[in-house]
Amino acid sequence: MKKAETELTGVKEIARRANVSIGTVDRVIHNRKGVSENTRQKINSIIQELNFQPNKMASLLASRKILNLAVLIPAVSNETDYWLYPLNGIKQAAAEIKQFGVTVKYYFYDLDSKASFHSSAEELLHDEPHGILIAPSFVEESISLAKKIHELGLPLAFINSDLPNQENLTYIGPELYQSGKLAAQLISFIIQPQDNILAVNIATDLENNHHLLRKEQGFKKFFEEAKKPNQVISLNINETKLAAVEKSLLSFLSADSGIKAIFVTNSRVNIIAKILEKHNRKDILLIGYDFLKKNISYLESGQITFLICQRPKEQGYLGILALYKHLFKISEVERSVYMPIDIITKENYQFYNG
Amino acid sequence: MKKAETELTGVKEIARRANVSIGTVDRVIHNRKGVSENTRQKINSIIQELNFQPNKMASLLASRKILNLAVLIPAVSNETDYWLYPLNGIKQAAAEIKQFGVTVKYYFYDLDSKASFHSSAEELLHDEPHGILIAPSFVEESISLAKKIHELGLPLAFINSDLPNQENLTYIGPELYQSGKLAAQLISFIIQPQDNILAVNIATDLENNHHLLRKEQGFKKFFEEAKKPNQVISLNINETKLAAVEKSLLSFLSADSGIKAIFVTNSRVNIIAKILEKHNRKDILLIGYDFLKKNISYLESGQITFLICQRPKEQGYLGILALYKHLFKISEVERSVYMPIDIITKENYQFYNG
DNA sequence: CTGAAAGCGCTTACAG
DNA sequence: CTGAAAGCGCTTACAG
Repeated sequence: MKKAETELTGVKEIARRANVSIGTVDRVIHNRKGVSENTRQKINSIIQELNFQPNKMASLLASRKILNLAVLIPAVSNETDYWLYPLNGIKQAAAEIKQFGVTVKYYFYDLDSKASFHSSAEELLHDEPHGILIAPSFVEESISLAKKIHELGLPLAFINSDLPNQENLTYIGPELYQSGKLAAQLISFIIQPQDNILAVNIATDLENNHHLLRKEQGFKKFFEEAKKPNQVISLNINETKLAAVEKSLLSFLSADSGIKAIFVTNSRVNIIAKILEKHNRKDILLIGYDFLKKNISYLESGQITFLICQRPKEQGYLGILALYKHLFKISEVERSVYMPIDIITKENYQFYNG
Repeated sequence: MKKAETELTGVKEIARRANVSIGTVDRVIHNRKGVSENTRQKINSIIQELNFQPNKMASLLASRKILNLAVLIPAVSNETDYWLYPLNGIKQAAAEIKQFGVTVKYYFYDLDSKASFHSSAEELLHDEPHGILIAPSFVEESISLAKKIHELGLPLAFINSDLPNQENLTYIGPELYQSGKLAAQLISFIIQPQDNILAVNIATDLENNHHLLRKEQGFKKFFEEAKKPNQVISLNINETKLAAVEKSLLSFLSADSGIKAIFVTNSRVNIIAKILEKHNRKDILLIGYDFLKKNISYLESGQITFLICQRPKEQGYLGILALYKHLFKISEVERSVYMPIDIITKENYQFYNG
């Protein structure tokens, strides 16, 4: 590596040309007041002429800014390791921007407890971060939090699921409707015209899980548009215990149900897989969501054929970077970033990394 | 953003504790000689104790290092816009590390001309870059270049295709064999036991395209392992003009060929799509590679069902970052990074970004 | 083998 | 409204 040539650039050169001190140049660069319109214009035109870009490193070093980001996401639980992936993406981003004086603090909540969301949110606000990343699983509580954050004038990034009409900086996550259509397309490749299909929502609190319904809508839309003769039957199961799910599912497993494919609208597809395995129903095509260890093992055994996955790791990574870019004014941030919809099978999961 | 607390850290604090000057501390940090074993040990133990991490920004700023990277890849041509994606990934990485004094210079070559590869390579070497990224399309020529680069002691990253037994820093690209297996799996979901399958290699110079054969091997292996009854017929077409390809293909389009699926081992799948469209053969399942505009339009029309794609943009992005991380000693670089194998259909291509 | 000083390209008080 | 000086946390010659 060679040395940079000592070019005549930077604040010094601007100051020299404008016949002012570098302090005044700095004031103009940052639009600080206390500069006469005259010298401001002179300096600005020199900046234009030189196509001057301030050296970010020098600027950061001199200003010694410290930026604290806060992350509010579900804890990795026994039931699901899904949140491990966004967390890993967040950690990767945090490691990369640590050198710029950015810290990231984590606040976890329990997906079964609105109270835990609330108390973590309180703690977060108390710590007065400069930017906030949230996975807004509980709609009401998240809207209330988003409003407080907006009042404080802080940038807010949503990942994984979006909230309508909020003043957030950005949303990074899936477009649900289209992923449902994709699931339908995959099933339609494989099943026969006379086969029936079951679309299953498994959630204790479907109210707070209307994103599942969006997927189901897309799913049904595909069959409608493609004018497929198959019948799509919906089933809502508001319990997540295996025995309860099995009980709900049982009548659809009889021979005369004609069900030859099951679409599970979330990552709980492994519960259905377990039940099908128990009943030795390898003939039913099973498709669901998310790159969880449990789901992968059923992909390997063939009980699950497709998993749809929307890069949870990348969501976390991009969410943090969006806050960083916004706060350091590095670049504009897009209002919505929709993740690619990945299809995972037995033959490509080895190379997927969340 | 608040100011960092004035902590007692950094070279100054180390110097103070060790009772030496910061110059000596710097010598120890960078393993420069000219320090007595005694003080070296003392300083090192203080570094350990303080868990000292040098401030990268200050270090970069003070040393004024300039790093020039060189990129040797195929030019975007009329025939294929594939190389636009790696180029975009490279540009994105270049933009991100520009602030650290890294420049990236591009040398393009024509995929139909070994001479153009040679002359671009000469030009590249003449410019004496500090690190080099290559898409080694021509095997012999690339090996020769890789050897020269190794003699110069410069780090070399390969993207898109690998060369065996070279002293390169890293390879970032697809694992070909497995993508062939995935293609076979997708086909096997859809076709019937009595159907035949055609595996087509289209390349003027198959010698230099043995990566196509790796995909074909994986493809055949799947049917073998899965004990599928389908017959897989291989066809090598060493011309790329439509008329020539059509002529080669024609006998396989007859009704008694029983061909119900065609696997094209590279991005030229759009040529086959055009021919099938002309002969009105919507009944033949077509699958091939790469997110090209031409291919996408056949995905839309339904003439192509699946495209397999291995994140060309990310390959370029990661390739540049690998060189940067290596040269700035930011982190270790993995010898081989295999891309996820993405499946693109009519229902998810909208959200794919290369 | 070691130290003292100058400097990287900015920002930040402080003084006028 | 403007300037001069000190400093961010390092690296780089130079002197001894």
